[in-house]
Amino acid sequence: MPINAADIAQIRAFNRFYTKVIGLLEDGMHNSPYTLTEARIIYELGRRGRATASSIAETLDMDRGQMSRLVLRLIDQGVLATLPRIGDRRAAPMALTPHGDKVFAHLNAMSDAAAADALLEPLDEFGRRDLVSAMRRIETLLSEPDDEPLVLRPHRIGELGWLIHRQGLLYHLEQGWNGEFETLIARIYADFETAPANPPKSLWIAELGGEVAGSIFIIPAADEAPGTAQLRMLYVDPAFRGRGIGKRLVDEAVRFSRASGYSKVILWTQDCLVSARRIYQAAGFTLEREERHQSFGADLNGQYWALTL
Amino acid sequence: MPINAADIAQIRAFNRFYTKVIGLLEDGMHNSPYTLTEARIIYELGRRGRATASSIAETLDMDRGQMSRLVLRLIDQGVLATLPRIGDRRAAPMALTPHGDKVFAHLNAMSDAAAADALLEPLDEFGRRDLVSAMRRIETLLSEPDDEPLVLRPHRIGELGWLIHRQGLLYHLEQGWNGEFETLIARIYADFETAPANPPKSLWIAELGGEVAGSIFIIPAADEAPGTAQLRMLYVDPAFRGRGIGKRLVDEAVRFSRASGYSKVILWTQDCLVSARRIYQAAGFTLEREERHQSFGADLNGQYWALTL
DNA sequence: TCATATAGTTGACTTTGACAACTAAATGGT
DNA sequence: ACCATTTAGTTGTCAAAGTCAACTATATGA
Repeated sequence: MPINAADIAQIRAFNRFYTKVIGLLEDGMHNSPYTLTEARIIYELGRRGRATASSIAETLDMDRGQMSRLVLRLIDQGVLATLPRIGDRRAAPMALTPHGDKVFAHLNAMSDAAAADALLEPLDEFGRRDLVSAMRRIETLLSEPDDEPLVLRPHRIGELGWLIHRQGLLYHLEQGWNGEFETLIARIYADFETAPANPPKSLWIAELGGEVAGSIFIIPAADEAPGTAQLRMLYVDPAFRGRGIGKRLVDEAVRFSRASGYSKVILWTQDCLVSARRIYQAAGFTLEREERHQSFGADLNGQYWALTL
Repeated sequence: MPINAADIAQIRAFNRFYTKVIGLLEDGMHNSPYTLTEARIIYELGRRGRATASSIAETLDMDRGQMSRLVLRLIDQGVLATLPRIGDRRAAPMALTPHGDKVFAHLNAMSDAAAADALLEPLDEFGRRDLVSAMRRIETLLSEPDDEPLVLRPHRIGELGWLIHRQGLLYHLEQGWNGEFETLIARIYADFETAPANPPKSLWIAELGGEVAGSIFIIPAADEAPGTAQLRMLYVDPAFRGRGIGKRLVDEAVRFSRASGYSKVILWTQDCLVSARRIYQAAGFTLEREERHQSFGADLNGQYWALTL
């Protein structure tokens, strides 16, 4: 995909900006008796409990030779000690000494205070949330997926708007749909909220590492026989695809429908949404009928799926 | 305001993470004949056109002595030259030589390519937007307001959802309102979208530095005499407050109403929204009546304001 | 006018970082 | 079982970066 020059400019501007931020925070460490690199080693070892010199050198992007000398100095200073070489006798596991633990705690407290004072303190609650979530998003986007647990939970205030925003934009970029879709789903989510509590309804947010990774809801189907539930608004954030989140959401929605006494679950989707269709198929839904229609500025083929419980 | 330990942990995790990202990008510079620090000086001077050594030393957080020596080296290498000292004869302005310009262009291209390859290339369009906007948000939150121009423009796809999300969350955090408010404004924005084009309606997004800084809309008032416009959903993002954005939005909305032939503008607000009230007053609105009501989980005092055009 | 601040220079020194050569131990394919 | 290869760690050497202080020349402001 072609790369946008403005995006590069923004990224490089951010890199320059954040280089200064990091420098600012590191300056705060300069009144400790340890150099910055020593402090980083102490911090990394403290975090891990025990580790080999080379594994720390790797995460800190350091030369192994340099690490070797610094480790010797820290041993001399009584901050850390090597443990007996068990198993692989090339590798010398290290750990902080009790004194090292104290140093670690102190450095940690200093770093925490520096980050809090310089970054969080000037912001109000809204700004703090924004800052933290923007950082989380960057980490999510740029790092390999880790194996944090997926949590399904009810939605919180502001998240319906978030879902409208994300899906409006996503289907615009991926499918070329226009603003009618965003308007439609704004109503759909509002209608979900104001629907009565009975027959049962439920909406799930899939949360991963503090971010909204997906969502789905179940609502009693309108214009259908009683006992029919409708599954709506299955959504998986592009940054979290390929991790079975869609399947988890659909499974949970079906489980809820069954447990709530529904005898059937129906849903409406478009045939261009391929990965969603696969999930529905895998969950046991069958295609009942199709219908061409013009919506969201596109020619679509609507599909009606159903699952008898 | 008390500082959340989880926020600090997230910020420090991001700092560690991004330190590695920056290191990765800088590694790419190592096959140029210039050292990293030299490259940074060349880049900074190239960006500015001309600058004194100390001003560059300041932005790059360098020692002035070190800068002095590096400048000498770069002069020897024919990359930059000092200009005649005019005005303040202590300060020696510098600029890149023609050869320096070439070096600058080359370093720039290398950095651009490194940023593009390492960060943008692996992402899809959605991820790239996310990354860039998260970076922009962090810069906005952590740096002093600059004087970029405020742009009022129509909304783009996804931005209604964004406004619902932001306002739902904002008024929850600041006023304690519950999810009913978010649901209500989801409908209000959807109704705006589906309202006919006549009588005239209009929605403005206030954009600042590529971010949504605020919004407002004008729609024909329901249940009022023809010729009456309703001003709704004035919103200024907390990160952009105190810069006259609310005033700009209201002024533009009033200007539009007048130009569209409306004879009156009305609006509904709550007395707890103090800064909004000040803006309405300044724009010439007068308070017509107040009415206590229970909404959004709070006891509110609704105010009806009007402006005859 | 005189104390103070600023731009730039120079010297002395420490820390960091890069690279290569080396030992000892582990690994993996034949 | 053997041997080439890889890995963990050490040591030597050197260049680059960063720190600190002293110094000159000029500018600024009470």
